[in-house]
Amino acid sequence: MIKITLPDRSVKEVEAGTTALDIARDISEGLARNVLSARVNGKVVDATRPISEDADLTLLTWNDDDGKATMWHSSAHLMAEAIEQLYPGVKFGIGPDIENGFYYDIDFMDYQVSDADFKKIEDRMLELARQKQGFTRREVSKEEALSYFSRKGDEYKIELIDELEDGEITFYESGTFTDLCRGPHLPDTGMIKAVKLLGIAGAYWRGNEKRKMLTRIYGITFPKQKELADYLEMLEEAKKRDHRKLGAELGIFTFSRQVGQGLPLWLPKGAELRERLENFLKKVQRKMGYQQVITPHIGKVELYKTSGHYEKYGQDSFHPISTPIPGEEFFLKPMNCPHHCEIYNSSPKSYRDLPYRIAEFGTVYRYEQSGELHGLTRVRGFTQDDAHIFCTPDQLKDEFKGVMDIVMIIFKALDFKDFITQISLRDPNDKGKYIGSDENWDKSEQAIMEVAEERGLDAVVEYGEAAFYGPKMDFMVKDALGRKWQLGTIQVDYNLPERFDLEYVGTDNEKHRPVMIHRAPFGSMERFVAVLLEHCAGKFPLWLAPDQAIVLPISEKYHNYAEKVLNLLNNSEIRALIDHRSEKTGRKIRDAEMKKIPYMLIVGEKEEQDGTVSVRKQGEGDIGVYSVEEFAAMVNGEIEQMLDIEV
RNA sequence: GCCUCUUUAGCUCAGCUGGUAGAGCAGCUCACUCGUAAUGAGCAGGUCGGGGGUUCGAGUCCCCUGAGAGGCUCCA
Repeated sequence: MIKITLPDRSVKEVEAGTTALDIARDISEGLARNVLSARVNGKVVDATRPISEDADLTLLTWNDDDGKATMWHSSAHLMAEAIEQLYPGVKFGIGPDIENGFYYDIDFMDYQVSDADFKKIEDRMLELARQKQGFTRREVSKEEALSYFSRKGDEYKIELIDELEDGEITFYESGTFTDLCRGPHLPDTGMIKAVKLLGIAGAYWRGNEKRKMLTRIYGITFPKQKELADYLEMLEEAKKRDHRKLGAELGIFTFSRQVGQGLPLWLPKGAELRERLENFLKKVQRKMGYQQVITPHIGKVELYKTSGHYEKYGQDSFHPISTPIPGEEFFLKPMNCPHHCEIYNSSPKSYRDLPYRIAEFGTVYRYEQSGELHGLTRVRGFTQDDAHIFCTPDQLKDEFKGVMDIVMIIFKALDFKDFITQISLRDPNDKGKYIGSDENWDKSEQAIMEVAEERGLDAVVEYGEAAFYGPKMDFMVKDALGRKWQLGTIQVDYNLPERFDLEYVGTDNEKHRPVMIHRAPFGSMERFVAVLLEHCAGKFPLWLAPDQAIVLPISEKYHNYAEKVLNLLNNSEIRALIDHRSEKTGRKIRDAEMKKIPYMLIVGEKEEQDGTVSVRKQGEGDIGVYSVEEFAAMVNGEIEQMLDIEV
């Protein structure tokens, strides 16, 4: 007999060899029907695996992420089985579960497959699911595994097996499909009730551009039809938040074929929005001792040879600009740091000049691969809210803290709560590949960790993710469809001060090398505005909204009064406009609601008599009658509160 | 750059197996002068992304090319 401890700490005594599914059945049939897999002593395994020793057991269902993962991984096998039956002779790469569903990479050989085939595959999957095929786990020797896939002629599986140790190889069989697989899997395919194939894409075998491109099919499955419907509806909703759609609707930006791919054109509303963001940051930076600088959009090739960027960007980016002078070449700047280093170098520095903080909204150009361009989040010309801080190693920690505070101020002002903080440090096993002294690295890495700790940030630490020139901290936010985008970044740099021979005279009258911090709290204005649009679904915070209020006269008779109200609002620095159309009030309200204008001010006979406005808040409805002064004070108070920042 | 798909009016989309373009919304004009999410009528708007081919005839079929979408690889 063995002891099984359940999550509620209750203990069951069962015979050795009992399965998690048996235990579930013992508790209730209903539970047993919903068990997808089980966590036994911390490891997720098949619910049908016999348990042979005392164990902590958690039964995993659709409510557990690991349960979902089991379902989706099994669905990948189910899809493979269906595809193998429909397209005999195809070869399989890998087919894992992912955050939302699963995929399988398949070499379709001579078959031409497109999303038009999805229906057929889905139908076959459902048909196979209804057969309630079990998943049979089998331990096989490496030799046996190799011989199976050699006979089948699947070189991808053979390659995978080659890299495995004998004795750790398992096969899973379900229906007519046998796969090299670690598991775990569902008790049977009958639990898969709804299937949807979501997309088809090329994917390089093993993620290597040099190797064959396989066909990847993405899909998702659910234990209930209703859940699939909900999921598809959620995707539809997410599409409505897409910044590319909202950006066009709200007149923020556009693209032009003539101007070129990835080169956004900011429309008036977008330009004003961006200016507001820039002014906000400038104000914060001024308080924190930054100085604004301005540098040109191009620089001589020699500048980038000095910085080392030539090697990185020379070949695969915009090619140099030549001039009438033979041999003279300029580059569009892919970053601002080299220019800023030259500003540092323009006059001798003493320790008294440090920290030296220079900031610039610097527009840079990078020739991103055409397939990578994406709305405003990935473009070829963009403006970084860049700044470089040159300081002594001792000042590094305080400076880092200051930068982090700026990021937090911004996130607060824009109500960003769901962001991911990542700290990237050296690979401790390969310290040789990094530039700069061990001592300095230790110091900066420690500083970053301490600052995160002191500010109570829940950061993910990634070892080996640091740039060769220094450790960094990045801030990531998810877009409407859950894709992660990096926004703010703070990077320590030991490389450029070296390359540009930056110096300062210390208290000891000797020359020393400063440390450099690159930082961009927004990341880039383009990407930030994109993420902001998706974050607020076009409903900008009041202080940023292009139009903060719209005056809606009931009829033409009240246009004069509306003008008067508008004037008062403008005097109070509130951005407002009037809807002069001869439409019914209901229509004007609807249109203003759709345009997401935060406040609607309805004026008619009563309001004109009393010198008031009838206020309606976007998304909320009527909030009562105010004098224009009261309303202005309310709006300005609300804005002040949002921007209430302590520096 | 690679794979799959898409490309018709400012926007969202129809247009079956080839027979010389259609709707809704937006826009403009007129009427209505209106109280918290769509008043009515009329008008205008497209060399069907571009180029080439097949055909008596191409939005529709084929080839090249531009742009967009979802991925992969990049980027960080």
